[in-house]
Amino acid sequence: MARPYYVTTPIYYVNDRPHIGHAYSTVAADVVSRYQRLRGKPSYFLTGLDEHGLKIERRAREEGLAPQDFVDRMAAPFRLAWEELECAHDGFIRTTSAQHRENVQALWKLMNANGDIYLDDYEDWYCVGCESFKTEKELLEGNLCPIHRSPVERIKERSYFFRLSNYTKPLLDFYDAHPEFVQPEARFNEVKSFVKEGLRDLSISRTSFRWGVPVPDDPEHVVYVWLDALMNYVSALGGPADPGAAPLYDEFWQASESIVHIVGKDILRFHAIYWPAFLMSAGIRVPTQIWAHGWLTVNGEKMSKSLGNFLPPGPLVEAFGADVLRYYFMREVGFGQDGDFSHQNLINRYNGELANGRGNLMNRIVASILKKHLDGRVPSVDFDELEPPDRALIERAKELSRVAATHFEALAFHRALDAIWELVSSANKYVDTTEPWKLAKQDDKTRLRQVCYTVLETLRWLSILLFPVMPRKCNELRKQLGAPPLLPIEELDLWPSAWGGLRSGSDTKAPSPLFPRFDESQERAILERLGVGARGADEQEASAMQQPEQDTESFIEYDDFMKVDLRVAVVKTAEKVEKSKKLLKLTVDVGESTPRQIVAGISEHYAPEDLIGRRVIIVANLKPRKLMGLESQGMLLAASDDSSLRVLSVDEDVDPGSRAK
RNA sequence: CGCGGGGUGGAGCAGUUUGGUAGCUCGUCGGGCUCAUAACCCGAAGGUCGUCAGUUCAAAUCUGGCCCCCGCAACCA
Repeated sequence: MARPYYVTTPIYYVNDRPHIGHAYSTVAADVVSRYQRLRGKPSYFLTGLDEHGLKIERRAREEGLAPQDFVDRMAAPFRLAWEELECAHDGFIRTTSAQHRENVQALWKLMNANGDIYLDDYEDWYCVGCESFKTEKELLEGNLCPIHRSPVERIKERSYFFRLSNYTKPLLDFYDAHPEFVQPEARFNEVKSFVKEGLRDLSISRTSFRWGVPVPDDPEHVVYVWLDALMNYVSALGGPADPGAAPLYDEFWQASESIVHIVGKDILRFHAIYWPAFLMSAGIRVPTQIWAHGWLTVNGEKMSKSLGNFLPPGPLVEAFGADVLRYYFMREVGFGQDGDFSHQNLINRYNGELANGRGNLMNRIVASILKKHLDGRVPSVDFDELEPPDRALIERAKELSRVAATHFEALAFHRALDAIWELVSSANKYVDTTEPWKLAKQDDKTRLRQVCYTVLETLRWLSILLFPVMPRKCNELRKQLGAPPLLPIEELDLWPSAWGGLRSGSDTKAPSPLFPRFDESQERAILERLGVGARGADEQEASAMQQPEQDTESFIEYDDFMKVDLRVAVVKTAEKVEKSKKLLKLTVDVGESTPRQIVAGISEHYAPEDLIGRRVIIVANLKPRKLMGLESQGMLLAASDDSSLRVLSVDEDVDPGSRAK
C-alpha cells in the first residue's frame, strides 16, 4: 500500500504581493504533488500565509484597519495567484486561524514540558520611537532606526528562551543519520558547518508587539515569529493540539513516507536547524527533507524594491497561460540552482520546445495525416506485426518514462523534462524516418496505421509524463487524442509503462494547435504589453514612490545634531584587516597628539593605498568598539547606494581636527 | 590557514564518484524533406575543459600550488 506524501511551500508574508519568486516555489510543490498523486500515492500539498508580526500590526494601523481585516484583504491576491497558476493545494494555512494558534501553544507546552524553555533577559537594540527591538541587520549605518532615523539604545527585556544549545549534538547526529535531509548537498554543508560552530539559545518570545500568538500562561508575551510560522506545517494538518481528532495529522505527518518542505535558500537555516530542534524538543517527528531552491533574477537583475522589478505572476499567466509559465519555471533552471527569468527566453523555449517540438508533433499527425487518410480515428493495429523502428520508439519511450520518474522523485524537474523532450525528439525523428505521407500516397494503409498509432500512443504517453507540469494542456491533448481526461486515483499508479493504452476507433478531435507559435509581431506585442525593454519613466516613478516619506516627527533639534562631533581627519595608514571581507584598518590624524585607529567597512570599495592622504570626515565622539578584535575609535562617514560606496572628504586646505557642522 | 560550491566551443549547462574518442540545448552555416505551427530531419564549423606543475602508457576527470567568481559564517560604529 502506497504511503502518503506531504509537500509544503513556505508560508508567504502576507504584507507582500505575490511575485514570481513565490510562484516558483508554489509551482514546484504543485508539480511534486501532482506527480505523486499520479503514482497512486495519497498526497497533501500545503501552502499558506504568515500573518503575524509587528510589520502587519503597523501597516494595519496606518490603513486604519484592524489587523485581522488587513490580513484578510491581503490574503486574497495569493489565493487568486495560485488558482490562476493551477496550483491545486489541499490546504491553505493562515497563521491567524484558531487551529494554528492552538497548535502553536500546544507546541510551546510540549517544549516547556520537556524543560527546554526558560525566562531570562534579552538584550538588543531598541528604538524608543517604535517601541520595539531592532535586529542588527535592520539598523542603518551608525545605529539608526530605519524608520525614525534616530539612534537606538541597547536595552534589556524579559524574554523566554529555547535551549537550542542543547540540540547541537542531537542535530549533528540527526544530519549524519539522514544524509539527504537537506538538498542540494552544498546547502547541507552550510547548515552543518553553522551548527558545528555551536548553537546559542534562542529568544522565542516578544513583549514589544501584540499581533501574534500569546504565550501560554503569560499573555504579556507573544510567541517568536519563526516558532509561530514553522508550526504551520503541522498545525495545518490538525497537529498535536487535539490528539486523536486530527486524521490528516495522523496520515500525512505521523505516517507519511515523505515530508518535504520546499523553501528558498534564504530561509533554509530556520527550517534545517530551528524547526527540527523544536520538533525534537516537543517529541514530534522531524520532516524527511528540506529542499532549498535557488533564486530567480529578472532579466539578469536581482529582484529588489529599489528596482521595483518584482514581477507578479498574473500578467504572465494572462500572456502565456499557466501551463507555459509552469513549464518554463521547471525547465529553465536546475532546481536548487539560481536562475534567470527572462521574457525573451520564455518565448524562445515556448516556440522551440512547446510549439515546434511537441505541438507540431501532434499537428503533423493528427491534424493532417490522420484526418485526411484515416477518418480522424485512432487506427487499430496488430502489435505483433510492428516493425523495428516502431519497436525502437516504444523501447525508447519506456526507458525515458523510467528516467523521468526517477528525476521527478528527486525533484530534478529540469532533468525530468530533459528526458521527456528526448522522447518528443525521438518521435519527430520517427515520423521523418517512416514518412507516413509517402505511405498515404502509396495507399499502404496497414503500415500507415502502424505508424500513426505509434505516434498517437507516444503522444498519449506524453500527456501523462507532462501532466504534473502542464495539467491543463495535457488534458486538452488527451481530448484531441480521443482519450479520457487524466484523473489520479488513489492506489492506482497511472505512470505509463505498458504500450497500447490508446483505444482504437476513438475519434480524435478537431485539432487546434495547443501551442501556436508566436511570430515576430506577436512577440513584440507581448513584450510590449508586459512592459519589457521599455524601462523608462514609469519605472523610475514607481521606484521614487518607494522612497521613505519625510516623517516630520523624526526632525531632531539643532542641539541633538551638535552632540555628534564630526571632525576632519587625514588618513595616515590603511591596510586590510586579515580574514575580513569588508574591513579596513586606518590610522587617522584628527589633530590630536596621537593618531586614532579606525576600522571601517569599506574594503570592498577602496584599495587601502587610495585612501592614504585623503581628508575624510569622522565621527569623533562615538563610543569605541571592537571589530574583529581591533578597536575602532570613531567612524568614517561614507555615502552608499545599492552598488557603490564613496567616502566623504573635504578639500585640502582644511586642517585635520577641524569641526564639521 | 573558518566552511563550502564553481571556472568546459558565442550563451546556458552535463560529464569529474569508477582516468582511456569532450556531450546536450540554443545560436551560426550548409543540406534534405515537404505531413506539419516558415515547423521536422541530417550534417558542418567552433573548445590547449581557469592556470602552473606532478602522477600515469593515458588527465576535464587523480595530487599539489596559484588566479578568478559565488554562497555560508564572521563582519559593515
